[in-house]
Amino acid sequence: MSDQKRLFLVDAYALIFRGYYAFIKNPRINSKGEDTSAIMGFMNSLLDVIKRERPDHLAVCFDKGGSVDRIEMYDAYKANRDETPEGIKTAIPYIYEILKAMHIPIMVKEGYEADDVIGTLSRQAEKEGYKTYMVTPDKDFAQLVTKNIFMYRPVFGGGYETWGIPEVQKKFEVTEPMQVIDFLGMMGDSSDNIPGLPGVGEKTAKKFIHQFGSMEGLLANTDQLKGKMKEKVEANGELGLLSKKLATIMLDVPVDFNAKDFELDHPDVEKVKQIFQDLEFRRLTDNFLKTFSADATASTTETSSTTKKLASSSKASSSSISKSAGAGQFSLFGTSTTPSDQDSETVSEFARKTAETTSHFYQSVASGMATKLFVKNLMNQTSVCFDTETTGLNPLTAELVGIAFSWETGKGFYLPFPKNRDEAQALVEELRPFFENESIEKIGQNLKYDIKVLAKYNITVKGKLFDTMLAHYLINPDMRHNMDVLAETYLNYTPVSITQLIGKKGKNQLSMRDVPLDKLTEYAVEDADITLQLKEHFEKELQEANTQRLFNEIEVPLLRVLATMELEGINLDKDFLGSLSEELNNDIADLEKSIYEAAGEEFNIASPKQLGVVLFEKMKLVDKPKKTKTGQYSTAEDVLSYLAKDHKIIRDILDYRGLSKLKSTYVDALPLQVEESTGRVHTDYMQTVAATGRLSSNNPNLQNIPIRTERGRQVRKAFIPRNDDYILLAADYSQIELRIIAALSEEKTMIEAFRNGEDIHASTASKVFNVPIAEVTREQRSNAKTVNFGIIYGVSAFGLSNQTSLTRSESKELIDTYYETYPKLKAYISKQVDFARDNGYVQTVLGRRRYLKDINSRNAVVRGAAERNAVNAPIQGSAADIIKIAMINIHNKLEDSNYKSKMLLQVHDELVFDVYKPELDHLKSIIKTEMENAHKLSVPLDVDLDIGENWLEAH
DNA sequence: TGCAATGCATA
DNA sequence: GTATGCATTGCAA
Repeated sequence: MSDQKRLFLVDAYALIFRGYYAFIKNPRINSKGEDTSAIMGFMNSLLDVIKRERPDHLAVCFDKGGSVDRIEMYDAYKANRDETPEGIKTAIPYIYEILKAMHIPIMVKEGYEADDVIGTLSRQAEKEGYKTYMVTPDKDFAQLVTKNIFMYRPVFGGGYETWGIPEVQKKFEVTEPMQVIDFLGMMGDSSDNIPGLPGVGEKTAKKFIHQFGSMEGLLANTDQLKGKMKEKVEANGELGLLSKKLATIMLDVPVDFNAKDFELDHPDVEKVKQIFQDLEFRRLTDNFLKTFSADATASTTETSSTTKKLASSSKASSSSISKSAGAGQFSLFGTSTTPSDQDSETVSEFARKTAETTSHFYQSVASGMATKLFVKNLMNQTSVCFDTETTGLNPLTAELVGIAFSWETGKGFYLPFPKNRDEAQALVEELRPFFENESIEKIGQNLKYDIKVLAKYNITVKGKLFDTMLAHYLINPDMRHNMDVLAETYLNYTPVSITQLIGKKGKNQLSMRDVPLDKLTEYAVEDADITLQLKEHFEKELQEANTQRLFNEIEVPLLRVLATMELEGINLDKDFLGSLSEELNNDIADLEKSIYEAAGEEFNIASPKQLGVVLFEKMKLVDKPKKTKTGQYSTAEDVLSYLAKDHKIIRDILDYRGLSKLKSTYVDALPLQVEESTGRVHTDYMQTVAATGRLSSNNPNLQNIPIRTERGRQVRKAFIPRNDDYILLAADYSQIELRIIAALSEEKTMIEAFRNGEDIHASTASKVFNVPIAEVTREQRSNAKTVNFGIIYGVSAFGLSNQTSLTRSESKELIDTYYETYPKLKAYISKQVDFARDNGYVQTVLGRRRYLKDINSRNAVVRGAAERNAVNAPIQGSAADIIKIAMINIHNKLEDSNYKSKMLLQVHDELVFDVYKPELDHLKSIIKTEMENAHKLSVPLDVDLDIGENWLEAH
């Protein structure tokens, strides 16, 4: 820290509002019925800042009477603000009083907002050589940042971030913090009712700032804009300038920075204590005393002893829980809760069952002897349901808060975990014999998550597994599989929702850690109890649908494989993506210019609507432009690429589109997804969302990394081996879906082509167009390829003509010829549809079912969709089955022989590995063998292997 | 802040 | 025509 004096200016209302809404779900009401949420929230923030930063100068700034100047400029200014909540109004006098008692100066000026006061003071302080920190979450303040003035922003989940010039430059993509005003003026601010330019959002505003530097620059150069956007901006120039003025924080408020007044001195401890006591703040009093006692000069013997007393009494109360339980074997356990313990709520007679209406016996387990006895009991079971409660959703960073267990309907135990990592690890160790026991079955809902969490505590979950989410996925893949829905559907029971415990997601959400033990016990054990009950249910259903094998031999083993892959992650070359981002920025700007020139006007290239009009009406690039369902001109990638060779503008547009998408979705987004603790990217494979049986990938989605375009595939270069001893290996199935349909339909002609290793699309073309395979033209092959894919998707002449340059009747003819060439394919398709009509479902080679409720619909459109599903689902699903088998077998071989090489990614028909170079030959052979022999079909499966220093090279 | 619509990346 | 996930915009609360 430099010896420069530091001034902290607190934006009072911003923190008060923030504090108030943090408790909105659970308002703090004291015994006098006063809502103290706002005071509590504000004081917590203030003490937090003092504790962390120990400022030498501090003031708190308030608004008073609204901004006279701004209202004069624009009478709607802040007009859509709701009336200040009652809980905040009543809080203000208290906060003033507390601040006075704390000897903290309060700065207000009638007719000015806190922003202006803070702006003015910070500039004055800067002249006197101070470093100023503006304590506020409000982004508007970024305009005030200089090399001596910073924003000190509370962030979600606790903590603060400091924004200096570099942070502001990065956040707003500006060169000067002052440009934040232009940025806000352009995009507007709905909470302050700053109108902004219509149609301009965050992204467009950033683009404009980049291009024109300021609002004035934009308005002076509207000739460089395009279409609708141009019209809108030109028509709203006045509004833009007004918005900018409204967004500008004033620097000439009549207030004076008098350093001496702002010095942080010792509070009147007694007085503050008295106020807090009146408000019934206990923890806050404690916090306050600690904050000021840690400051050596401020502490007195009295305050420090009080602190100690408070601390020890709270500890005693939390450990006393263990004594209160009933008789018998549970006497050592913690509190138990039964319906009679709960505050009863009125429940409608017809409502679903809940914990309050159902008899249950849920207990928390105390530490020490109780835990030892509990584990002993646990080890005597043959089948146990468990559910981990953690501090977050990311298993790589989440800490265990507790684990719930149940092995008997209506009964269960909750084992709370200490916050201290070593102590938590010690408790985990007590449970190790259970988790690593091969003969105790483990039941859970979404076990992949629990397994990953436990893996971070060095625990491998062994033994048979039953995952209710996976079970239900096989029972009905089209439904959703979250536990609440399952409980309501199958058990007619409504569990305690997570939001009842920790609030809605968002800034105000509590951590599991903050939930009182009794509540958490109810919640967590209930989940385990319900999951156990669901298992009983689903076991039968799996049997009835004949999918136990699919369940036990594929989905469940795969869950461990996926957990391993996700924990492993993949190495990402951030620097490479950084430089790619800069290149893209330049190129996008160049392309824009060139497109506008060619078009003779400016328009929004990103809007397909405007683009269609420019290309097909103004420039008339095509005689008969293709239209989309909605009647727009189609500007889809394939339509445009067809025109690309004749028109530079098309090439530029395609590049522009690709580049913008590339930058925002991949190049800029991926580096942010790198996990700090591992330095790698860990995707999450969803095993139960794709109705066909495929996996899906998210956070980030690594199954849609570009490959088709030259620029796009550069992104793949960023995926690299873990280090120089490793190399990436990609293994992909060649034409697996076509091979499957050939095999299932027993279409000899097609099977032969595959057996002979022919290029299947060329082979199809040669037969359909009746030419020797060597003479097939590019266009013929391309059309044949389209039909081949069309068959997989459930083809129609209409769809085909949309995909190709063929007319509807030409398409029909092509399809007819195709079916003549491959008669059994046609028979197979009819057979699938018939099967679905008779049975209500279709299935894959391994019996994975998909139910098609609309297959007999009277609505032809709806029915048609179901029929296409009847054809496609078994094909896509069988391919998914096969690669899943391969993954399990490969994984097992890698583990059994302790290979250093790891499987990293799955992209539907491709697997990516990080191969330890000395193991390369072994790996190649294992991977190829396992993939090609995962499942026997009458058509050989063919796998291509490639290696490289990055994912692109390995292709 | 959350949602739908639109568009686009993959297999 | 199948199956996904995600970024952006603009509207509804």
